[in-house]
Amino acid sequence: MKRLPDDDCGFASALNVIGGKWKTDILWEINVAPRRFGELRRILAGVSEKVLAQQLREMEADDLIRREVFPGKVQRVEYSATEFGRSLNHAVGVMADWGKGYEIRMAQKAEEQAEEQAERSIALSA
Amino acid sequence: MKRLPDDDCGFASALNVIGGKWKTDILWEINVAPRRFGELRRILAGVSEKVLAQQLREMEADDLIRREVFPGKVQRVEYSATEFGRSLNHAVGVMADWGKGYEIRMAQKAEEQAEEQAERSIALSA
DNA sequence: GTAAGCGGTTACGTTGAGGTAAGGAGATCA
DNA sequence: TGATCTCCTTACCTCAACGTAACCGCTTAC
Repeated sequence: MKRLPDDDCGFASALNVIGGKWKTDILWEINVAPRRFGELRRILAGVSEKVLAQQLREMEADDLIRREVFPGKVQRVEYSATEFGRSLNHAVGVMADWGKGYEIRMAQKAEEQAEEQAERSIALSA
Repeated sequence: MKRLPDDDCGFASALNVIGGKWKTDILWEINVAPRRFGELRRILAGVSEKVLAQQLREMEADDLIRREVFPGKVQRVEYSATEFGRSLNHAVGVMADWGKGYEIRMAQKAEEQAEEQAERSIALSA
């Protein structure tokens, strides 16, 4: 996601924070429960270690998530959502609901076009 | 904005629709009042004709805006927001509000860090 | 006749987010 | 001693969004 120049409306800022390809998924997963690095790798199938580490660090810098290193026999790092992160998750939810509506609308549109296509084929063959 | 694969949550779909660099601005302007192509060019200082035309066409295909050609002596094309477009504008507004909060928070954080820096300088020079 | 405004389109170059693959430090296991 | 697990880092590459600049048909104004 390109870091847009901050415009007057705040939306660009929000996109700068959450626009990364995996960030909404990361935030969602961490919001469900604190997650470890390797756990996230497994859950978010397809993300590379490089990008995961990178986006986690950016989200930490933006106060969306908290990184905690637990002392123990093996290295253990846990990421959890901050209150601020949860507040963003809510705003993302509103957009996601709209996205759902869009998907349904576009599916209907595609269906209608398929029907029209079918009708044209019948008219043509008659 | 890269067209992301549609995930389960709908957010990616929403981003695919509104993620273009100028689309929120376009939607906002058109929501205020119907606008002509040249008008948008002037209002959105910095957008190129190519990208403006491209994003307008994508937004039209997504039913966010309506393109109307008015017959007359000079060519006249008007873009206006659809009801669906207005509904997206609302969801964008929620994200924008969050973005505003983020900006304020980060400004405060930067201020605090500047203060700490100043204190360190004083301690060092003493 | 030519300049200028409208609403574009086209070819080409740039840039940066994300992907790939490899390495690496510290600890445990066999 | 080497293999394996964890949590990363680094160098390099790819690809699509965006920018630049030129051109287009149409019309009116000078």
